[in-house]
Amino acid sequence: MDLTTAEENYLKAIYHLSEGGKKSVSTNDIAAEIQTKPASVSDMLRRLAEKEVITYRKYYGLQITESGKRLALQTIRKHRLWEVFLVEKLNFAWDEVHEVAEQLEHIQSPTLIQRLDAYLNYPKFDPHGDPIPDEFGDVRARPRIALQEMDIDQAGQIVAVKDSSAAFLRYLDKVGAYIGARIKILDKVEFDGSVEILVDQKKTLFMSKDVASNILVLQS
Amino acid sequence: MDLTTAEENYLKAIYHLSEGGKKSVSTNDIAAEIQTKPASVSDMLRRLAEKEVITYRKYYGLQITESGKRLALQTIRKHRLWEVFLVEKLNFAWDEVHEVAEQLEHIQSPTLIQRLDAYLNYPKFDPHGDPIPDEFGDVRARPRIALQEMDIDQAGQIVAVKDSSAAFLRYLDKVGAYIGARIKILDKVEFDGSVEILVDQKKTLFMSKDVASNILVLQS
DNA sequence: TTTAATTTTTAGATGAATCTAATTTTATTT
DNA sequence: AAATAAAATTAGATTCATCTAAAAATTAAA
Repeated sequence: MDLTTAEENYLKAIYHLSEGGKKSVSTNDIAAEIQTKPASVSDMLRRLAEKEVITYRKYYGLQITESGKRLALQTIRKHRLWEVFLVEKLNFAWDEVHEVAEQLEHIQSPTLIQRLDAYLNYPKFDPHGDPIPDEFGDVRARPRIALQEMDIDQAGQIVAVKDSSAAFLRYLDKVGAYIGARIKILDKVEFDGSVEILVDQKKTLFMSKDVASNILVLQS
Repeated sequence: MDLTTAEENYLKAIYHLSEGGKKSVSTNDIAAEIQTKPASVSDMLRRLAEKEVITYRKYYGLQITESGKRLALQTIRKHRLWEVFLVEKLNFAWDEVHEVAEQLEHIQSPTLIQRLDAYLNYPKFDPHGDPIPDEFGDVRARPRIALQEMDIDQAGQIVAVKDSSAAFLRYLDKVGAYIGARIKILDKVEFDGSVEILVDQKKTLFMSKDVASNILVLQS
């Protein structure tokens, strides 16, 4: 089953937003992610549900289906392979590649991607350190580490929590340490095991040992 | 001024059809070239005329403008550079590249094309022997030779005629030696200077010396 | 628990790009 | 030159993707 370019973009955004175990994704989130109006999103969600790449209940959000996940991963695979190509072969800087890869990812040709992959020597990570799914959609899992165990100056992305109680999640949300946030360890206090981290390159945050040991980070 | 993908495709088709000095291009020709209906072509011609990449008089055909030519050549440049990439770097066979290049040619990024060009070492011809326009739209002219002067086994493409009388053109059309046809010299008769050629890899044709010396071929 | 605020969806329009069917214009024959 | 054939255009629909403005549903607050 084939998706249009717009559908691929929505599905990719949905996949990214629902990464890290978020139960459901909001219309507004999607609109913000792909720079469009909520009304357009509602419309597209109906179409995506018809194609069965998401399940969708009006006013209650959506979930990506298995087949949707597979398709999203294919697009992500293409995007990241092209990024490797642009950086390694065409000497683009790692922060100049996004826009172009955003276009290249929609080229339809399985052969092309296979051969590009081979040409690049089957890279496992893109220039930003994000993993490249293989042709079956499998991603090489990188070990996730408790935030509390990271060393000073190490960076990563919050991908999960051990304790997923409502109270804990509410706390995380409040301080801005949401799932998906990019963080960096600024300091660690030996005495009580608390840590100081930088969130999204702008906000510093203190965290007790208890909290920090409940947050799982994908190192980059 | 920016063209949509569809507009680029139409303009490229028009450019190709009006190559070789054909005064004007018909709606039906364009429809056949890009596999669509004449009604859709009429519609698009109006839009292209609005954007001033062609001049267009209803029922009387169109002519591509200078700015149209420039844009068409940019698209052709991109198409042919990608073909070189696919064949030389990704090991595609020369007859497998068209479809994919047809998609890649619409990627918008001047930087990308500049760097691709450099990476491929500024090739002057694509895998089919067609010249690659430079970034200003200039094409390295290859000498055109009279068909009658070619040697056995040489191949090329009919690009022009010396005598463009209606009678002569009608004759060419009748035997299938149209402008744009790919030909190859199969045999030459010393006695009267006549030649036997293969047209489009399927049809053999005999030609008198008089005819052959009026046909100009771009060798490949 | 009403009221207010926010989020989400629908209704109605618009612009590309396409199609079929009908009409108009040009070209060709008799 | 009138009749016929061929080519080109318009009219009217359709699909995709988007928008604004209005309505409906859900969530938060007084």
